[in-house]
Amino acid sequence: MPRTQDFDTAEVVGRARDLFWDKGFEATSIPDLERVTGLNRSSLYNAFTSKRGLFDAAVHDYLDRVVRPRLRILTDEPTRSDAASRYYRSLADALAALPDDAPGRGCLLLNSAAGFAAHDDAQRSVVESYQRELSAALTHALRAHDPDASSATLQHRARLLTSLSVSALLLSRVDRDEAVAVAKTAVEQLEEWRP
Amino acid sequence: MPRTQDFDTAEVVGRARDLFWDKGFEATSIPDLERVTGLNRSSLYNAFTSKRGLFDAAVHDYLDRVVRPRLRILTDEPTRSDAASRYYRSLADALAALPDDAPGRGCLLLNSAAGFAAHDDAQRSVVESYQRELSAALTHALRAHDPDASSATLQHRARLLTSLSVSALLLSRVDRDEAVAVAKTAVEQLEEWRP
DNA sequence: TATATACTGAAATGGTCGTTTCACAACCAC
DNA sequence: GTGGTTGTGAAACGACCATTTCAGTATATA
Repeated sequence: MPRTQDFDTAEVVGRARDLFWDKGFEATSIPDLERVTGLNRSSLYNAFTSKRGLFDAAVHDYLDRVVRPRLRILTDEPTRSDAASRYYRSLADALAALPDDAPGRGCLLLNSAAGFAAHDDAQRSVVESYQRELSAALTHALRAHDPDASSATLQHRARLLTSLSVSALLLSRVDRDEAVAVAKTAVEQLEEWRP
Repeated sequence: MPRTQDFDTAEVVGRARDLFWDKGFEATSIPDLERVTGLNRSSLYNAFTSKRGLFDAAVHDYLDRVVRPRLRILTDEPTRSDAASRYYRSLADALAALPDDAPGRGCLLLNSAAGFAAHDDAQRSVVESYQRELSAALTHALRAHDPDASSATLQHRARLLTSLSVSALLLSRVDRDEAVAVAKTAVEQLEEWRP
Protein backbone atom coordinates (compact mmCIF):
# COMPACT_ATOMS: atom_id res chain seq x y z
CA MET A 1 0.00 0.00 0.00
CA PRO A 2 2.44 2.67 1.04
CA ARG A 3 4.86 4.54 -1.06
CA THR A 4 8.36 3.12 -0.67
CA GLN A 5 11.38 4.96 0.64
CA ASP A 6 13.52 5.91 -2.32
CA PHE A 7 16.91 6.39 -0.70
CA ASP A 8 19.44 3.89 0.61
CA THR A 9 19.45 4.20 4.40
CA ALA A 10 22.92 2.70 4.75
CA GLU A 11 24.37 5.19 2.31
CA VAL A 12 22.66 8.15 3.97
CA VAL A 13 23.91 7.06 7.38
CA GLY A 14 27.40 6.57 5.98
CA ARG A 15 27.53 10.08 4.58
CA ALA A 16 26.18 11.56 7.80
CA ARG A 17 28.73 9.52 9.73
CA ASP A 18 31.60 10.99 7.75
CA LEU A 19 30.37 14.50 8.42
CA PHE A 20 29.92 13.93 12.15
CA TRP A 21 33.33 12.30 12.16
CA ASP A 22 34.91 15.33 10.63
CA LYS A 23 33.10 18.14 12.40
CA GLY A 24 31.60 16.64 15.55
CA PHE A 25 28.00 16.47 16.64
CA GLU A 26 27.38 20.07 17.58
CA ALA A 27 29.21 21.71 14.70
CA THR A 28 27.27 19.66 12.15
CA SER A 29 24.05 21.42 11.19
CA ILE A 30 20.86 20.11 9.65
CA PRO A 31 21.51 22.05 6.42
CA ASP A 32 24.96 20.38 6.31
CA LEU A 33 23.33 16.99 6.68
CA GLU A 34 20.77 17.78 3.99
CA ARG A 35 23.60 18.67 1.65
CA VAL A 36 25.75 15.57 2.14
CA THR A 37 22.84 13.14 2.20
CA GLY A 38 20.86 14.77 -0.58
CA LEU A 39 17.75 14.45 1.56
CA ASN A 40 15.32 17.09 2.69
CA ARG A 41 15.09 17.62 6.43
CA SER A 42 11.59 16.21 6.56
CA SER A 43 12.90 12.93 5.20
CA LEU A 44 15.72 12.94 7.70
CA TYR A 45 13.37 13.59 10.60
CA ASN A 46 10.93 11.04 9.31
CA ALA A 47 13.63 8.38 9.16
CA PHE A 48 15.71 9.24 12.24
CA THR A 49 13.37 11.34 14.43
CA SER A 50 16.05 13.86 15.40
CA LYS A 51 19.59 15.02 14.77
CA ARG A 52 20.65 12.93 17.70
CA GLY A 53 18.88 9.89 16.31
CA LEU A 54 20.86 10.25 13.09
CA PHE A 55 24.05 10.68 15.10
CA ASP A 56 23.34 7.51 17.06
CA ALA A 57 22.78 5.64 13.80
CA ALA A 58 26.06 7.07 12.55
CA VAL A 59 27.87 5.87 15.67
CA HIS A 60 26.43 2.40 15.22
CA ASP A 61 27.49 2.44 11.61
CA TYR A 62 30.96 3.63 12.61
CA LEU A 63 31.38 0.71 14.99
CA ASP A 64 30.11 -1.82 12.46
CA ARG A 65 31.75 -0.60 9.30
CA VAL A 66 34.91 1.12 10.53
CA VAL A 67 36.00 -0.06 13.97
CA ARG A 68 35.19 -3.75 13.89
CA PRO A 69 36.61 -4.44 10.44
CA ARG A 70 39.87 -2.89 11.63
CA LEU A 71 39.81 -4.91 14.84
CA ARG A 72 39.44 -8.13 12.92
CA ILE A 73 43.15 -8.03 12.21
CA LEU A 74 43.53 -8.56 15.94
CA THR A 75 40.77 -11.05 16.57
CA ASP A 76 40.56 -13.28 13.50
CA GLU A 77 41.14 -16.91 14.31
CA PRO A 78 43.61 -18.45 14.18
CA THR A 79 45.35 -15.42 15.65
CA ARG A 80 48.67 -14.74 14.03
CA SER A 81 51.55 -13.96 16.34
CA ASP A 82 52.17 -10.77 14.39
CA ALA A 83 48.51 -9.64 14.54
CA ALA A 84 49.26 -6.63 16.73
CA SER A 85 52.14 -5.53 14.50
CA ARG A 86 49.97 -5.85 11.44
CA TYR A 87 47.29 -3.77 13.11
CA TYR A 88 49.65 -0.89 13.85
CA ARG A 89 51.27 -1.08 10.47
CA SER A 90 47.90 -0.83 8.80
CA LEU A 91 46.99 2.04 11.11
CA ALA A 92 50.21 3.86 10.20
CA ASP A 93 49.53 3.28 6.51
CA ALA A 94 45.98 4.51 6.80
CA LEU A 95 47.02 7.65 8.65
CA ALA A 96 49.79 8.37 6.18
CA ALA A 97 47.49 7.93 3.19
CA LEU A 98 44.77 10.29 4.35
CA PRO A 99 44.87 13.74 2.71
CA ASP A 100 45.37 16.67 5.04
CA ASP A 101 41.84 17.99 5.02
CA ALA A 102 39.94 14.82 4.23
CA PRO A 103 37.11 13.70 6.46
CA GLY A 104 37.68 10.47 8.35
CA ARG A 105 40.66 11.72 10.32
CA GLY A 106 40.88 10.65 13.92
CA CYS A 107 38.13 8.67 15.56
CA LEU A 108 34.48 9.64 15.75
CA LEU A 109 34.15 8.19 19.24
CA LEU A 110 37.31 9.69 20.68
CA ASN A 111 36.32 13.05 19.28
CA SER A 112 33.01 12.81 21.08
CA ALA A 113 34.83 11.79 24.27
CA ALA A 114 36.81 15.01 24.13
CA GLY A 115 33.56 16.87 23.57
CA PHE A 116 30.01 16.37 24.68
CA ALA A 117 30.33 12.73 25.82
CA ALA A 118 31.70 14.03 29.13
CA HIS A 119 28.20 15.43 29.79
CA ASP A 120 26.12 12.79 28.08
CA ASP A 121 25.78 9.45 29.84
CA ALA A 122 24.59 7.56 26.81
CA GLN A 123 27.49 8.64 24.65
CA ARG A 124 29.93 8.16 27.49
CA SER A 125 28.99 4.51 27.83
CA VAL A 126 29.34 4.01 24.09
CA VAL A 127 32.88 5.38 24.29
CA GLU A 128 33.66 3.24 27.34
CA SER A 129 32.58 0.06 25.65
CA TYR A 130 34.55 1.00 22.53
CA GLN A 131 37.60 1.42 24.72
CA ARG A 132 36.99 -1.96 26.29
CA GLU A 133 36.52 -3.63 22.93
CA LEU A 134 39.78 -2.23 21.59
CA SER A 135 41.59 -3.18 24.75
CA ALA A 136 40.22 -6.72 24.71
CA ALA A 137 41.19 -7.21 21.08
CA LEU A 138 44.71 -6.01 21.77
CA THR A 139 45.04 -8.26 24.80
CA HIS A 140 43.93 -11.16 22.66
CA ALA A 141 46.55 -10.40 20.03
CA LEU A 142 49.24 -9.83 22.63
CA ARG A 143 48.59 -13.26 24.06
CA ALA A 144 49.26 -14.73 20.64
CA HIS A 145 52.35 -12.57 20.36
CA ASP A 146 53.80 -13.85 23.63
CA PRO A 147 51.91 -16.86 25.05
CA ASP A 148 54.08 -16.99 28.16
CA ALA A 149 53.40 -13.45 29.35
CA SER A 150 51.56 -13.09 32.64
CA SER A 151 48.13 -11.53 32.65
CA ALA A 152 49.50 -8.51 34.54
CA THR A 153 52.08 -8.08 31.81
CA LEU A 154 49.41 -8.43 29.15
CA GLN A 155 47.28 -5.78 30.82
CA HIS A 156 50.22 -3.43 31.09
CA ARG A 157 51.11 -3.91 27.44
CA ALA A 158 47.52 -3.59 26.32
CA ARG A 159 47.21 -0.24 28.11
CA LEU A 160 50.38 0.96 26.45
CA LEU A 161 49.25 -0.09 23.00
CA THR A 162 45.73 1.22 23.47
CA SER A 163 47.21 4.56 24.45
CA LEU A 164 49.37 4.64 21.35
CA SER A 165 46.28 3.99 19.28
CA VAL A 166 44.25 6.68 21.04
CA SER A 167 47.07 9.16 20.79
CA ALA A 168 47.80 8.45 17.12
CA LEU A 169 44.14 8.88 16.22
CA LEU A 170 43.79 12.10 18.13
CA LEU A 171 47.05 13.56 16.84
CA SER A 172 46.12 12.69 13.27
CA ARG A 173 43.70 15.60 13.35
CA VAL A 174 46.44 18.15 13.83
CA ASP A 175 49.78 16.58 12.91
CA ARG A 176 49.69 13.65 10.54
CA ASP A 177 53.41 12.96 10.51
CA GLU A 178 53.61 12.72 14.28
CA ALA A 179 50.53 10.48 14.29
CA VAL A 180 52.21 8.11 11.85
CA ALA A 181 55.36 8.12 13.98
CA VAL A 182 53.30 7.20 17.04
CA ALA A 183 51.70 4.27 15.24
CA LYS A 184 55.14 3.08 14.17
CA THR A 185 56.33 3.39 17.76
CA ALA A 186 53.85 0.64 18.59
CA VAL A 187 55.41 -1.58 15.95
CA GLU A 188 58.89 -0.96 17.38
CA GLN A 189 57.68 -1.68 20.89
CA LEU A 190 56.17 -4.98 19.79
CA GLU A 191 59.55 -5.92 18.37
CA GLU A 192 61.08 -5.33 21.79
CA TRP A 193 58.50 -7.54 23.40
CA ARG A 194 59.08 -10.38 20.98
CA PRO A 195 59.83 -13.42 23.13
CA MET B 1 41.20 60.48 33.60
CA PRO B 2 39.29 57.36 32.74
CA ARG B 3 37.16 55.28 34.94
CA THR B 4 39.12 52.20 36.00
CA GLN B 5 38.24 48.64 35.19
CA ASP B 6 36.68 47.10 38.24
CA PHE B 7 37.27 43.41 37.63
CA ASP B 8 40.39 41.29 37.82
CA THR B 9 41.29 40.28 34.28
CA ALA B 10 43.28 37.24 35.39
CA GLU B 11 40.39 35.93 37.42
CA VAL B 12 37.88 36.49 34.61
CA VAL B 13 40.13 34.70 32.15
CA GLY B 14 40.62 31.85 34.61
CA ARG B 15 36.90 31.34 35.03
CA ALA B 16 36.32 31.47 31.30
CA ARG B 17 39.18 29.04 30.82
CA ASP B 18 37.57 26.48 33.13
CA LEU B 19 34.31 26.72 31.25
CA PHE B 20 35.94 26.33 27.83
CA TRP B 21 37.94 23.46 29.27
CA ASP B 22 34.81 21.70 30.40
CA LYS B 23 32.47 22.34 27.49
CA GLY B 24 34.64 23.28 24.53
CA PHE B 25 34.68 26.45 22.47
CA GLU B 26 31.50 26.01 20.49
CA ALA B 27 29.29 24.67 23.27
CA THR B 28 30.20 27.59 25.52
CA SER B 29 27.81 30.49 24.97
CA ILE B 30 28.16 34.17 25.77
CA PRO B 31 25.41 33.94 28.43
CA ASP B 32 27.39 31.09 30.00
CA LEU B 33 30.48 33.27 30.05
CA GLU B 34 28.57 36.19 31.52
CA ARG B 35 27.39 33.91 34.30
CA VAL B 36 30.73 32.44 35.32
CA THR B 37 32.65 35.69 35.00
CA GLY B 38 29.99 37.92 36.50
CA LEU B 39 30.56 40.38 33.67
CA ASN B 40 28.09 41.78 31.21
CA ARG B 41 28.72 40.96 27.57
CA SER B 42 29.62 44.52 26.75
CA SER B 43 32.46 44.33 29.27
CA LEU B 44 33.61 41.03 27.82
CA TYR B 45 33.59 42.38 24.29
CA ASN B 46 35.26 45.55 25.41
CA ALA B 47 38.07 43.62 27.05
CA PHE B 48 38.53 40.71 24.63
CA THR B 49 36.91 41.90 21.36
CA SER B 50 35.19 38.57 20.65
CA LYS B 51 34.36 35.16 22.02
CA ARG B 52 37.38 33.87 20.17
CA GLY B 53 39.57 36.55 21.70
CA LEU B 54 38.50 35.42 25.15
CA PHE B 55 39.13 31.81 24.17
CA ASP B 56 42.63 32.67 22.98
CA ALA B 57 43.30 34.43 26.27
CA ALA B 58 42.00 31.34 28.06
CA VAL B 59 44.34 29.11 26.06
CA HIS B 60 47.27 31.33 26.91
CA ASP B 61 46.26 31.24 30.56
CA TYR B 62 45.93 27.47 30.38
CA LEU B 63 49.46 27.10 29.08
CA ASP B 64 50.89 29.49 31.66
CA ARG B 65 48.99 28.49 34.75
CA VAL B 66 48.17 24.82 34.13
CA VAL B 67 50.48 23.17 31.64
CA ARG B 68 53.83 24.77 32.40
CA PRO B 69 53.61 24.45 36.18
CA ARG B 70 52.97 20.74 35.69
CA LEU B 71 55.85 20.42 33.24
CA ARG B 72 58.25 21.98 35.70
CA ILE B 73 58.43 18.64 37.47
CA LEU B 74 60.12 17.45 34.29
CA THR B 75 62.29 20.42 33.51
CA ASP B 76 63.41 21.90 36.83
CA GLU B 77 67.16 21.94 37.20
CA PRO B 78 68.89 19.98 38.47
CA THR B 79 66.74 17.31 36.88
CA ARG B 80 66.03 14.44 39.21
CA SER B 81 66.42 10.96 37.79
CA ASP B 82 62.87 10.18 38.93
CA ALA B 83 61.39 13.34 37.40
CA ALA B 84 59.33 11.41 34.86
CA SER B 85 57.99 9.03 37.50
CA ARG B 86 57.05 11.94 39.69
CA TYR B 87 55.25 13.58 36.82
CA TYR B 88 53.09 10.54 36.13
CA ARG B 89 52.43 9.90 39.79
CA SER B 90 51.22 13.45 40.22
CA LEU B 91 49.11 13.10 37.08
CA ALA B 92 47.55 9.91 38.44
CA ASP B 93 46.85 11.61 41.76
CA ALA B 94 45.31 14.63 40.10
CA LEU B 95 43.07 12.48 37.90
CA ALA B 96 42.00 10.34 40.85
CA ALA B 97 41.17 13.37 42.99
CA LEU B 98 38.95 15.13 40.46
CA PRO B 99 35.21 14.70 41.12
CA ASP B 100 33.23 13.00 38.41
CA ASP B 101 31.51 16.04 36.98
CA ALA B 102 34.00 18.72 37.94
CA PRO B 103 35.34 21.07 35.31
CA GLY B 104 39.04 20.74 34.59
CA ARG B 105 38.89 17.16 33.38
CA GLY B 106 41.04 16.24 30.44
CA CYS B 107 43.05 18.84 28.58
CA LEU B 108 41.71 22.02 27.04
CA LEU B 109 44.09 21.76 24.11
CA LEU B 110 43.56 18.09 23.37
CA ASN B 111 39.83 18.65 23.48
CA SER B 112 40.17 21.36 20.89
CA ALA B 113 42.36 19.05 18.80
CA ALA B 114 39.54 16.52 18.69
CA GLY B 115 37.18 19.31 17.75
CA PHE B 116 37.53 22.49 15.76
CA ALA B 117 41.34 22.67 15.74
CA ALA B 118 41.33 20.26 12.81
CA HIS B 119 39.75 23.08 10.77
CA ASP B 120 41.43 26.06 12.37
CA ASP B 121 45.07 26.65 11.50
CA ALA B 122 45.76 28.98 14.41
CA GLN B 123 44.46 26.55 16.99
CA ARG B 124 46.12 23.63 15.27
CA SER B 125 49.53 25.22 15.58
CA VAL B 126 48.88 25.97 19.27
CA VAL B 127 48.15 22.28 19.80
CA GLU B 128 51.20 21.24 17.79
CA SER B 129 53.54 23.38 19.83
CA TYR B 130 51.96 22.12 23.05
CA GLN B 131 52.64 18.59 21.90
CA ARG B 132 56.23 19.50 21.11
CA GLU B 133 56.70 21.17 24.48
CA LEU B 134 55.41 18.14 26.36
CA SER B 135 57.52 15.83 24.26
CA ALA B 136 60.66 17.90 24.77
CA ALA B 137 60.13 18.04 28.54
CA LEU B 138 59.68 14.27 28.67
CA THR B 139 62.77 13.67 26.58
CA HIS B 140 64.72 15.90 28.94
CA ALA B 141 63.52 13.94 31.97
CA LEU B 142 64.15 10.62 30.27
CA ARG B 143 67.74 11.60 29.62
CA ALA B 144 68.15 12.19 33.35
CA HIS B 145 66.45 8.87 33.98
CA ASP B 146 68.86 6.95 31.77
CA PRO B 147 71.87 9.03 30.67
CA ASP B 148 73.25 6.22 28.52
CA ALA B 149 70.19 5.79 26.32
CA SER B 150 70.64 6.59 22.65
CA SER B 151 68.70 9.47 21.17
CA ALA B 152 66.65 7.03 19.09
CA THR B 153 65.73 5.21 22.28
CA LEU B 154 64.86 8.48 23.97
CA GLN B 155 62.61 9.48 21.10
CA HIS B 156 60.88 6.14 21.16
CA ARG B 157 60.31 6.32 24.91
CA ALA B 158 59.17 9.93 24.75
CA ARG B 159 56.54 9.04 22.15
CA LEU B 160 55.33 6.22 24.34
CA LEU B 161 55.09 8.38 27.43
CA THR B 162 53.52 11.30 25.56
CA SER B 163 50.88 8.93 24.27
CA LEU B 164 50.14 7.67 27.76
CA SER B 165 49.69 11.24 28.86
CA VAL B 166 47.43 12.12 25.94
CA SER B 167 45.40 8.98 26.41
CA ALA B 168 45.03 9.41 30.18
CA LEU B 169 43.86 12.98 29.77
CA LEU B 170 41.38 12.12 27.08
CA LEU B 171 40.03 9.07 28.90
CA SER B 172 39.62 11.03 32.11
CA ARG B 173 36.58 12.68 30.56
CA VAL B 174 34.69 9.41 30.29
CA ASP B 175 36.36 6.84 32.57
CA ARG B 176 38.37 8.18 35.45
CA ASP B 177 39.50 4.82 36.79
CA GLU B 178 40.92 3.73 33.48
CA ALA B 179 42.61 7.12 33.09
CA VAL B 180 44.33 6.67 36.45
CA ALA B 181 45.40 3.17 35.47
CA VAL B 182 46.94 4.51 32.27
CA ALA B 183 48.92 7.13 34.18
CA LYS B 184 50.18 4.42 36.50
CA THR B 185 51.15 2.31 33.52
CA ALA B 186 53.65 5.03 32.69
CA VAL B 187 55.15 4.72 36.17
CA GLU B 188 55.47 0.96 35.75
CA GLN B 189 57.07 1.35 32.36
CA LEU B 190 59.62 3.78 33.74
CA GLU B 191 60.53 1.16 36.33
CA GLU B 192 61.24 -1.27 33.53
CA TRP B 193 63.48 1.21 31.80
CA ARG B 194 65.48 1.93 34.91
CA PRO B 195 69.11 1.30 33.95
C1' DT C 1 34.40 70.99 41.04
C1' DA C 2 34.38 70.32 36.12
C1' DT C 3 35.32 67.41 32.36
C1' DA C 4 37.07 64.02 29.54
C1' DT C 5 37.43 59.24 29.35
C1' DA C 6 36.42 54.53 29.85
C1' DC C 7 33.49 51.03 31.88
C1' DT C 8 28.87 49.09 32.22
C1' DG C 9 23.89 47.64 31.57
C1' DA C 10 20.03 46.83 28.71
C1' DA C 11 18.09 46.37 24.53
C1' DA C 12 18.13 45.38 19.74
C1' DT C 13 20.26 43.21 15.35
C1' DG C 14 20.50 39.80 11.96
C1' DG C 15 21.47 35.23 11.51
C1' DT C 16 21.24 30.28 12.29
C1' DC C 17 19.80 26.57 14.96
C1' DG C 18 16.73 22.13 15.54
C1' DT C 19 12.17 20.99 14.94
C1' DT C 20 7.27 21.01 13.27
C1' DT C 21 3.63 21.64 10.08
C1' DC C 22 1.05 20.76 6.09
C1' DA C 23 -0.08 20.22 1.34
C1' DC C 24 1.11 17.33 -2.31
C1' DA C 25 3.26 13.61 -4.91
C1' DA C 26 4.28 8.83 -5.33
C1' DC C 27 3.32 4.20 -4.76
C1' DC C 28 1.16 -0.55 -3.50
C1' DA C 29 -2.89 -3.44 -2.80
C1' DC C 30 -7.21 -4.00 -4.27
C1' DG D 1 -8.23 2.82 -11.98
C1' DT D 2 -8.97 3.90 -7.27
C1' DG D 3 -8.13 4.41 -2.15
C1' DG D 4 -5.36 4.59 1.43
C1' DT D 5 -0.94 5.31 3.06
C1' DT D 6 3.51 7.07 3.27
C1' DG D 7 7.59 9.71 1.60
C1' DT D 8 8.85 14.32 0.30
C1' DG D 9 9.35 19.55 -0.39
C1' DA D 10 8.79 24.17 1.15
C1' DA D 11 7.73 27.17 4.47
C1' DA D 12 7.22 28.63 9.10
C1' DC D 13 8.21 28.12 14.22
C1' DG D 14 10.27 29.81 18.42
C1' DA D 15 14.63 29.73 20.58
C1' DC D 16 19.16 30.92 20.89
C1' DC D 17 23.43 32.51 18.96
C1' DA D 18 27.44 36.16 18.62
C1' DT D 19 27.80 40.78 18.09
C1' DT D 20 26.64 45.86 18.11
C1' DT D 21 24.61 50.00 19.72
C1' DC D 22 23.89 53.53 22.83
C1' DA D 23 22.58 55.93 26.83
C1' DG D 24 24.09 56.38 31.37
C1' DT D 25 27.50 56.03 35.12
C1' DA D 26 31.72 56.16 37.60
C1' DT D 27 36.24 58.11 38.16
C1' DA D 28 40.98 60.31 37.82
C1' DT D 29 43.05 64.19 36.43
C1' DA D 30 43.21 69.14 36.07
